Order: sequence, then C-alpha cells, then structure tokens
Amino acid sequence: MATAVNDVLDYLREQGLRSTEARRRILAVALGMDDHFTADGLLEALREAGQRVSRASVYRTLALLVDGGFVESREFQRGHLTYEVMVGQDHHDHLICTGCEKIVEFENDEIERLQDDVASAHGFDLQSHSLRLYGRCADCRLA
Amino acid sequence: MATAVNDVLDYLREQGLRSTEARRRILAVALGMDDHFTADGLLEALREAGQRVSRASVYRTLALLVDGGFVESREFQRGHLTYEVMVGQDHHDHLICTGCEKIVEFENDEIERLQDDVASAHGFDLQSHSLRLYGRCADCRLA
DNA sequence: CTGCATGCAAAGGTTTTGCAAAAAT
DNA sequence: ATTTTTGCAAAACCTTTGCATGCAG
Repeated sequence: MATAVNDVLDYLREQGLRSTEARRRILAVALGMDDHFTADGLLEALREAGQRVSRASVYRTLALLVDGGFVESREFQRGHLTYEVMVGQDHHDHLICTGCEKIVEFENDEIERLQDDVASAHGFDLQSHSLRLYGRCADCRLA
Repeated sequence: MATAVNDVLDYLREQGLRSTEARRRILAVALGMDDHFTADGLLEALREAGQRVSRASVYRTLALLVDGGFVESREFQRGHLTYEVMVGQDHHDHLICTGCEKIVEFENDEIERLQDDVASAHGFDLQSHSLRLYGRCADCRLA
C-alpha cells in the first residue's frame, strides 16, 4: 500500500502535478480504504486519523485518482458517488443487495466475452462497461 | 398507445389512485415519447402540445409510471434521470457511444442466463440488473 | 518568483417536498 | 364531505467552482 502511494506520487510527477501535504494525506488514507467508500466517508476517515484537509481537496484528489486509473467511481445509488481503489485489483462487476445494500464483487469471463461480441456486432469499439446485478442476498432473504 | 393510456388508467384505479386532468395529460404525452427522454424533455413536449402541467406533477406521475412498471428510469449521466417507456417493449440493455452519446439497445439471452447463474452462485435472488457497454460507434470512429 | 493547489463558502442543477388551494370520488 | 392532487416555491443534496491566500518547484 505504501508502494501504491509512491506509484501515485510518481504519476503526479509525470503529469507535472505537485506533491502537496494535502494530497499526500489524502493518498495515504484513500489507498488504504477497503471496499467501497464515499467522499464523505474518506473525509471522515481522514479526520479520525487526525488529518485535516478540506472537503474540496478530497473531491479534487479523488478526481485525480480516478483520472489516473488508481480508483474507480460509480453511482450505485442516485446522487451518491462510490469510490473503490483499483490498484492491484482485477476487474470485476457487482452484485448489490436491495435489502442491506451489501456489495459483492464477481468476475465472469464468459459474460465479458459476450459483451465484446455484442459491441462488435453493433460496430462499437468497446471501451468499458458497467454491469450490476440487483437482488436479495441470502441473509436478507432469510430475515 | 391509446390502449397503453387505458392500461395505466386501469392501474391507477386498482391502486385507488385518481384519474386527474394533469395525470391524463402527462400519460398521453409520456407514453408517446420515443427513445429515452428526461423529465424536462417531457415537460417541454407537454408545453409544445399546449398542455400545461407543473413540473412537480411531471415528476410525480413519472414516479408512478415507474412504480407500475410502465416506464423505467436510469441515470446514464450523473444527476440526470432518463426515462423510457417499457409498455410493449422487450427487456434490453444499452450500448452507449462515448463520442456522440448515441444509445443503442440490444438483447442477449446468453448474458441474461449467465447473470442468473452468477446471482445464484452467490446466494442472491436476482431482481433486476443494469448492463451498459460504453464505446465508440462506427460513425464516431470514422469521423 | 511563478503558478498550481488549498480552503472556504457560495453556486449549481436536478429532483423532492411542504403547504394551501383545487379537484376527484 | 373527505381525501387525494396540484402547483408554487423553497428545500435538499452531493458535488463543483470562484477567489484570495499559501505553498511547491
């Protein structure tokens, strides 16, 4: 994870962006977040760690991380962006429980391949995709 | 389409909801929209048709239509809900051009089947899904 | 030194909501 | 007569942005 921070720092340098105190603080905490987190959750984690940064910088740094491909952002629920660290992660899609909002990741090569087929059949050059399965998880069904 | 309006009217009755002037005006125009439209686009279409209704009623009626399964709403771009009439439509997913934002619909039973498999493999009872493929369409690639 | 980055607070923009008035059953 | 709906305008909401000040290179 420390190496992930360095990777980002290298990336910033390459891009001619600066290594600032605020960015370093945010990186250190953001790259250590597990699962899916929100900008607000990250800000809270920073505060808990005694790191003071403005909300604006959190959003701006998150945008930087997304641009660099270190983090991905998605909107699982209207109006709320959710972020996920992708460094060292394989691509995956999500299963979302409509009961408890639990998020489970999955990979399915067969589906990926079929997506490519669909795209080319329509003359599209596939760049990315978003697949979300919504349903009730085992726990919620029993409850 | 006229029958679609009646279907919704029947639905309202079943639900103990009222058939009001505003609702009838909105239904008549909304169910005739083709492709994907926004609440604002619907409001504009209503005005062009000389039908005066409040923006609030448009949103509220759209919510009703979504609840009844007559229309589906999705968020293709952050902060903007897009609606689509589903009456008499088969289920389908979307291919979205990142160049011109064109939206192409497609169906793929094989993918659907695999989604079911994934869900049950994780103990989920699948309720719905969202699959979007992003890429450049043939036109945009040539341009 | 020069100019990008920060923080604050205010803006942004769609969708939602409170409320009194109007309409439906 | 009662209860739902309407329409207006204000609220809500996260996220983005303008600007003056402060650091990085």
